[in-house]
Amino acid sequence: ENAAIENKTHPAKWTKSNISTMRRQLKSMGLSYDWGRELATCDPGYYQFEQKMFLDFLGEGLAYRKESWVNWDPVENTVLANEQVIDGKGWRSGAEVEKRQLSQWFLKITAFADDLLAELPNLERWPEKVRLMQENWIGRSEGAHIYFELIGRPDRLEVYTTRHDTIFGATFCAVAANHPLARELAEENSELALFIADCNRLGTTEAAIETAEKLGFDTGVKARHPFLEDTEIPVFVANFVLMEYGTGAIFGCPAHDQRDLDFAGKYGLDVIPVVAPPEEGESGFVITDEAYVGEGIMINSDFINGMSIGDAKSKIADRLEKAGAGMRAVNFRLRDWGVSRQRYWGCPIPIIHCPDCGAVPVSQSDLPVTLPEDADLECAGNPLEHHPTWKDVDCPTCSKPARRETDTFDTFFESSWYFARFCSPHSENALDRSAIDYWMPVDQYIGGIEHAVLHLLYSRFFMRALKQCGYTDIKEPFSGLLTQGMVCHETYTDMKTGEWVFPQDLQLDDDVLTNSRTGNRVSAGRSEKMSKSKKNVVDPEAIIDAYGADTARLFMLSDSPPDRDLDWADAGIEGAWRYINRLWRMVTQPLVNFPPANSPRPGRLSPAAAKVNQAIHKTIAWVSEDLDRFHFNKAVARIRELSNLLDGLNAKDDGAPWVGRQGAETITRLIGPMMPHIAEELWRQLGYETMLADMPWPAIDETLLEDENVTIAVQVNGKLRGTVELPKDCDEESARNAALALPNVARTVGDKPVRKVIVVPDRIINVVI
RNA sequence: GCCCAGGUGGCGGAACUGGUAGACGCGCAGGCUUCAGGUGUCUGUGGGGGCAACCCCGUGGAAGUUCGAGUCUUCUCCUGGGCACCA
Repeated sequence: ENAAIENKTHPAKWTKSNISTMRRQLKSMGLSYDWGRELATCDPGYYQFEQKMFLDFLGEGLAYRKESWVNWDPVENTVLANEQVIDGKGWRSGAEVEKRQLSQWFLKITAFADDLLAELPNLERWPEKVRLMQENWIGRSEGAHIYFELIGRPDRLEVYTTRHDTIFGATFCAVAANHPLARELAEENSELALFIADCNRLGTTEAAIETAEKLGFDTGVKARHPFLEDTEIPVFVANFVLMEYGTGAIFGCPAHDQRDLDFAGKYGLDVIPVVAPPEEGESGFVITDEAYVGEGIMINSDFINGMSIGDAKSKIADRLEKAGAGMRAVNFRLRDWGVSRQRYWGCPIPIIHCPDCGAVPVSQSDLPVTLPEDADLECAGNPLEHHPTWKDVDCPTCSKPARRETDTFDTFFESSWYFARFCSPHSENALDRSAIDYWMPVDQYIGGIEHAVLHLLYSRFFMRALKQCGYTDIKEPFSGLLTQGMVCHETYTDMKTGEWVFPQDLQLDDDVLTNSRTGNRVSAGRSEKMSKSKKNVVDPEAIIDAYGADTARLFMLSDSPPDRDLDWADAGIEGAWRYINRLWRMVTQPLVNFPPANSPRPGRLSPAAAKVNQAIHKTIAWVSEDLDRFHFNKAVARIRELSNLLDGLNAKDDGAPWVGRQGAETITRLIGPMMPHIAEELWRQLGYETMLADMPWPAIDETLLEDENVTIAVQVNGKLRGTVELPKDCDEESARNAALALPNVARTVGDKPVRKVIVVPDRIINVVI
């Protein structure tokens, strides 16, 4: 939407033209997509199903409405995304951003928190790091709710903690700035109201909150310690307590939490150690400026003194539950997913707000609710809200004048099920059961690591929600996941104007880089993720025009493993180009004259030819394994090694022509998936009429994979002193003798006594002196 | 601030479960081919020393475990991704 405005066009037009460009580029790379299944999520034919899904979620209690905070730009009168808030100011207006509460729609991802966590270990073909990130994001913790009586007030303060064992070290309580207690007290305390307003000026991001200076405000209210009748502790409002986590209130134990300790130092609160390190004994343990967070035994803690932390936790929980002063509780860091966006370019939320009936779902017969094409995108605020007629409708229940919901869905909504729609892209239903059963889950999903949590977790939630609504029986969308890196390129700056320069506009004369448009000198900067804003992009079509799709494909596959960032450098392209030319010569002008296609293996192969033949089969084995593991760069390296070896074939050797043909055919077949166009051409040149793509993967002669001899490294005190060639599975005694007989080993050992010799069969021999 | 990765020659990267660090490619240097340039081809290429055989040092830094550490452990520095409205 923002890009369309910037380019003075309609988002629909902008989107469609981008899709066309990308489709053309993908096709020119020769990527084998099934274009018959193409879909666009901005098409009403796609998003109509989302409106139905949302209403189904609503019926299942998986969607609900609540107040939540947004960044508000008071000058532009719009909600700002987090990335549009720069140093607390609106990115365009520069105005100080405020926080506002809006009533918004939420999807209940927390209903599946346990299951989303429990299924992670079963996602065996997901990277461990992604599963870890999701586990931490869901953040399940076991703790307790503790109810603190408030002195002179009828209500009590409910706190969530995972460290109830440290309750005797509690010296303060703190509530979030938007905790009901804080708000109530602020009504009669203008200073507190100011403090709360200050807290609300902090951004909505966790990073902003966590890095801000920790501040508190003493409300004057006291809480009674649940086990110590005479102990009253102060209640603060603090900017680091999150309303969204737990109960929005904590108790602070400065001795055993660093943040609490810093807070206590700042506000002159007591520090009572209640866990002593095992070696410290029961007395004399003091906390200075570092909180003790390790294991230990309880001290200063009444009836739990001497216990371990674990025992203390369960004892405290028992006593709390018995006294009605608290209970065991499981808490999640995961929060429900807010899907309302105050933007035009998205799927309209199918709800009608009636002054009498409240939020009423749009009737099934009135779906889909489509976007008006004539909204004014440059107006201040939400374009749908400002549209003259679109929002005016009658209430489906009472028929009185009512107003459409003018928010649209977060576009993560679209990306949470598109993969399932690919199974039956033309079906009249959102998901065709038989197609889903056949195709889903996705065997191999690919996406950037930046999606590790949000998109991938939303999709996992969405499938579960759809399952609950009867759409499918599948709850995990992706059985295999590969997280790919980003494509990077050097950046260039015009040294006079300071502007970014496109690589295509560079000119290089005598090692001096200039901008061919301005003639100014250009400085080259570090390689960064390709982005239009920094202009460090290369046009794939220009590469394809100059070198062909196969060269571009080979380069991308061979330079970096797919899960790492790829640094795009023109020099690498040249290397790939040279290899393609070399392959072509290898087949069309072979060094040894190939026998005709399908010639039988000659009866005798010279030792040299036999060795190459063995290498062919080893290469097939390695490449097969590398491809299975997505180690494309290694697969390319293996194939190149085989090419180098084939160049060494001597035409006079027995069987060399036959082996040469085997090698050329094998390379052609192995490289086929990477460079399909030239591989087909080479296949034809090799004398075959059928398509290579229809050939089975080359077979391996297993008997050729094993070597008779192995080269074993010989070390003296862990330092390499030579190698010995030994028969495979050679006995330790002969290996030891062979090693000690090496002149270099004998010299290094000299007349020192050999203390021991470590022999790892077929691997290494280490002589220890 | 928190969570997750990564750090290996001039560069991209290899090194499966601890066992010959630097495969393969780029770049660079020199030779051959050519009228010349390019292409092609051969040789060399982690740093230092030595005529050589060889020796010393080397995987961000520090310490540790081990016969042996790029790989394991602890601490630390730097870079990247995410932190719920960029998607």
